[in-house]
Amino acid sequence: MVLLDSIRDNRCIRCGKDLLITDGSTAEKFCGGCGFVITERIVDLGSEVRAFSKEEFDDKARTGMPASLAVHDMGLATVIGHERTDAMGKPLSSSMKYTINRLRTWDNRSKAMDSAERNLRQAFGELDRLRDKLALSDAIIEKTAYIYRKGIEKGLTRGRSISGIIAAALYMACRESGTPRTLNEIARQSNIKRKDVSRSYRLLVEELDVTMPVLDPIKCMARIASQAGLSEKIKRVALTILEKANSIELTAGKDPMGLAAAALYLSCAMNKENTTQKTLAMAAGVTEVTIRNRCMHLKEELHILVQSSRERY
DNA sequence: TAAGATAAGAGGGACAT
DNA sequence: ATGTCAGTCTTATCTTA
Repeated sequence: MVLLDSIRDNRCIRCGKDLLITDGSTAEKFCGGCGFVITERIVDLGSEVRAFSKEEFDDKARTGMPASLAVHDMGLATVIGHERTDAMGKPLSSSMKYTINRLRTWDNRSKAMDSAERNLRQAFGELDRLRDKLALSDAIIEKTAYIYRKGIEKGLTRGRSISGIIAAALYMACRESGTPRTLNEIARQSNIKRKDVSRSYRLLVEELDVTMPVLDPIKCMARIASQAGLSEKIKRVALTILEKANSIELTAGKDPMGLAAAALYLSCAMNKENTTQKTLAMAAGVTEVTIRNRCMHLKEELHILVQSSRERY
């Protein structure tokens, strides 16, 4: 606890002066007297309070960046920032600037020294970009990073593009966690051809020896409905259609997005809600023809009668 | 203008060779 | 390993109400 005590008193554990300063951009504490750096993460190794329940622990736990799988060195390295001032806020002399720049260069080089590290750096940079574009949760990102590291272990990245594998790993993470993202979306946002992402995905599935669950049409339905701005009532009816279809195994082998869009379309028709196939097709990322085909099947198999805009079932 | 019909083609899984 | 086949989905175009 000597470390915590010293930090609480702002006292440096090396020179003993009470000159500890917190760097705003990196959240590191360091001594203004001797320059000794105490990282937040050392402090974070233990919680200084006792907690007796999960909720209480969450409440009292210190905040701060956890060691993340999605950072090439798991976030454990000190970085040399780009500030133009020294620890006390004074501007650096030009010779000092030069020295700092050299240090920063070597710091970066040592961090990305071997190719595996460089590979991860690039991959997770790409992943970070995709996270924003596709509005994904941190859990998905972590999962993707995990899958990607597994892929590297198996040597699957050799001869393949990093962004291709990262996109495939991302798709895997989405499938696994039931997050409705289509191969098309991921391919488009990562500027990789759908075909290539798909190939890498199948490779990963095979080599890592996992079985991927099929995307749940009901989750897809919820996403499409919110995107197309449909009411709860429409969703409820569509849900019953999907459940019926599922119970007679009509859903096997069908694109869940197309299926969900078709169920929503039928639901709209039954409730005399004005929605075009085009709107739903756009929201679901499938074509109108697919919706029509699924609709036909659903109508036949579930005996949904359609007579001039008045339907019942 | 929305919806239905039809046809050609891509990509992948199952299966046989 | 390679080829074939049935089934799915997409793209494109035309017709219908």
